[in-house]
Amino acid sequence: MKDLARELGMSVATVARAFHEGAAIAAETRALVLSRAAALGYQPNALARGMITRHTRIVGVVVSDLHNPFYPDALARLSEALQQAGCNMMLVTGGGRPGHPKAGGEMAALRLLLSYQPECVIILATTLSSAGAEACAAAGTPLLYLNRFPAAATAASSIVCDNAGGAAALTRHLLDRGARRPAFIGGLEDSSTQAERRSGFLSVCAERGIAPREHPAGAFSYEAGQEAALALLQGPEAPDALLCASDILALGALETARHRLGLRVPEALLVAGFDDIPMAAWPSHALTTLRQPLDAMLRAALDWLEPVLAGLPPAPALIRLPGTLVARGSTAVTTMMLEEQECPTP
Amino acid sequence: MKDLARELGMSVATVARAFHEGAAIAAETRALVLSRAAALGYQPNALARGMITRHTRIVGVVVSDLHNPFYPDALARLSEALQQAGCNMMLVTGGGRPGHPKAGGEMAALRLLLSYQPECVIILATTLSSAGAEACAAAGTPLLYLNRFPAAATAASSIVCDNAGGAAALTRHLLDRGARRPAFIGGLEDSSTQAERRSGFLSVCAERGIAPREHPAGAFSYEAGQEAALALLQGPEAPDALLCASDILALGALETARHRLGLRVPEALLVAGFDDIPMAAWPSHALTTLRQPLDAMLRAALDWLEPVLAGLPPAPALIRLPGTLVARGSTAVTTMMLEEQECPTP
DNA sequence: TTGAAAGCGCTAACAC
DNA sequence: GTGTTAGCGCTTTCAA
Repeated sequence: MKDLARELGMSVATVARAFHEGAAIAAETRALVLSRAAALGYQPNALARGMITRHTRIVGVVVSDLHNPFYPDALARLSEALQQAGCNMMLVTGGGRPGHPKAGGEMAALRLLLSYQPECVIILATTLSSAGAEACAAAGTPLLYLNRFPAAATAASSIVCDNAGGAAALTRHLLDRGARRPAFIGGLEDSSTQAERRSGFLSVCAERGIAPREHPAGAFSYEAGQEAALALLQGPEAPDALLCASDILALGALETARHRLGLRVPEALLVAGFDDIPMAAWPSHALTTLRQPLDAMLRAALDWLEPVLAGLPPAPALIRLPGTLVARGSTAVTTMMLEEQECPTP
Repeated sequence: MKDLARELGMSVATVARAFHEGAAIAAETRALVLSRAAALGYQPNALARGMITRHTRIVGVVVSDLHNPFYPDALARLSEALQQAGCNMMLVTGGGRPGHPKAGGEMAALRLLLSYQPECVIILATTLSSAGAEACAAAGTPLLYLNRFPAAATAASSIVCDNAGGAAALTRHLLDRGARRPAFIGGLEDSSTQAERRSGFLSVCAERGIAPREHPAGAFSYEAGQEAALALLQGPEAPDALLCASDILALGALETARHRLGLRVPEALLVAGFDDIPMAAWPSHALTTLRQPLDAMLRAALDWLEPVLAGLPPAPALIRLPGTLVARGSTAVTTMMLEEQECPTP
C-alpha cells in the first residue's frame, strides 16, 4: 500500500480510503487507486485490517464428524452462506467422542482458532464438550451451536431441529404401520440430539403402552449401525421396527439386516432414520426419515450472525425448528403387514 | 499481553518470549507467565504475530464439491493432518462448473482468502479455472493441487492418483469379465481427472480392438449418473459394462439401471467406479472401483507443505500415485457370463 | 477531500 | 536472561 501511494503520489491514508465503502474520498481518486491496485493484483492485508478494526470477518466453524454425510451437506450450505456474507470460514474438524484420544487435538485446534480472533464460532456437531464453550467464553467469542442443544450452564445460542417431535412422529409412523416391538438405536451417548430423539421415541411408546427397546450404538456411524443390527436382530423376540438416531446409523442397520441377516425390509422389519441425507433417497435404501429443516436453520444462523458481525452482542437464541417426515419404502405398508394389523395379537 | 507484563512486573518482550519454543528465557519465568496466562485464558493474538513473522500458519483450502462423498473424506484427513502440523485451515467451497453463476463467488472467496496471507493454498477439487491459479501467483502464494493436474501454464504443484492407469486397470477388469460393449461415463467436462480416466479407458479399448462408447454426464454427481444410465442403457445395442469417472456417478447409474430399468447387475451389466467412497462398499451397491491412495497423497502433500511452512519456496512437484483396484459384486463373474465367455461370438 | 501521525498487539534486533 | 526500541500494514483520529 505504501508503494501504491508513492507511485500514485498520494498518502497511504488516501489509498486506504479507496478500499472502504463509506470513506470520504473523491470518486475519481478512488477509481484511480482501485484500477491501479487491480492491475498490480494488490489487496489490503486482512490481518492488518483486522488488528485495527477488531473485525476479522473470520467465522470459526467446528465440525466433528465429516464421515456422517449430514455434515458435509450442512457445511457446504453454511460455507456458501458465509461467503455470501463476505466472511471467511476457519474450519476445525474433530474426531470422535469426547475422552477419545483425538478430542484433545480438537481442543488445541479450537484454541488456535480462537487466537485468530474470529467474529464467532459455530459448532456444527453433536460433540465438543463444554470445555470448548468455556474456551470461547474466556476469549469473549460468541458461540452458536447448530444441531446441538447446549448444556444448561453455557450462555451459548443454539439452533436445532425439533428432535423430540420428529422422533415422536417417526415412532407413531412405525406403530401405525404395524410395529409391535420397536427399538431405538442410539448414537453418540452424551449428545443432546441423541437424548432428545430418544425421549421422543420413549414418550410415544409410553403413550401407546408399548414396551420400548433400545440399543446404544455409541456413535453416529454406518459401522455402529451394523453392530447394533447384529446385536438386536437375532433371536426369537427380535424387534420388528428400528428407529435409528440418524440416517447413517439406519443405513448401516438396514444393510446389515438385509444382506447379512437376510431380513426383508419392510416386510419383516421396518426401519427409519433421522436427517434425510442424500443416500436415504437412493432406491436401494428408500429410507423413511425425518428431514432436518436445514434451510430454515441456516437462515436462523445468519440472522443470529448479523448483529455479531456488526459488533453487537448476539441475541441469545434457543431456536427449535420442525422437520418433515419423509415416508419411503423402508416403512411401506405391505400386504403382509396389513393382514397382521387387521388381526393384531391372537 | 501488556496487562500480563505489567501484572507480572516484566516487559512485554519477556512475556512474548514465554510463548516461543526456542526463545532465550529462564524456565521459571516462562512457567510463571504461562501459568498466569492459562489462568486468564490469554493467548497471543495470531493476527499480530502473523503480521510480524510473515507466517500466519493459515492454510487455504478450496473444495469444489462437498456433495461428492470423496471430498468430505479427503477434507477430513487433510484437516486432521493440518491441525497436527499446527496449522489452521481456511475453507473456501465453490459450487459447480466454471462459467456457472456460482463460479464468480468462488473467485471472490478465494481473493478474500488470499488477503489473509495464507502460507499456501491447496485446491482439493477438479475445478477452479486457471483464474484461481493466477490470483495465487499474483499474491505470491504457493499452490498445490490435490486430485487435479494443473494446466500446462501454471507453476503449481500437483498430487494425483494415477487416473489413466487406474482406469485402464478397471477397463481390463471389465473386459476380462466378459464385457463386449463397454461404455465410459464421464464427469465434469474440463477436469483433468475426467480426461485422464477417459484416456485410460480408450487406450485399453484400442489395445483390445473394442469400439469404445461414451457418454458425457457433465458432472461428478449422483444425478448425472442417473441421467447417463437412462440415456445409455435403453435400446437393443446398449452397453454391457459401464466404467464411470467416479463412484458417485457409478452409484447413480447403478441404482438407475437396477431400480428404474430393471437391469440385473452384474448379470446383465457390469458397473465400475473410481475413488472408493464409503458407499461403494455397502452391500447393496458392492461397487467395483479404484481406490485412490489418499494416505499416500496426503503424506506427499505434507512433505510439500514442510518447506512452504518454513518459508522456503516449494519443491514444484508433479506426483502421480498408483491406486488399488477393489473388485466387488458389481463386476462379479456369474455363471451366465462365464458361459458367454466360453463361447464368445457365434 | 486529503495528509500527518498515532497506534492495533505483537516480534526481533540490539543493548545491557 | 531481560528490557528497550522499532516497526509489521493498515485504519483513523485530527488538522489543514
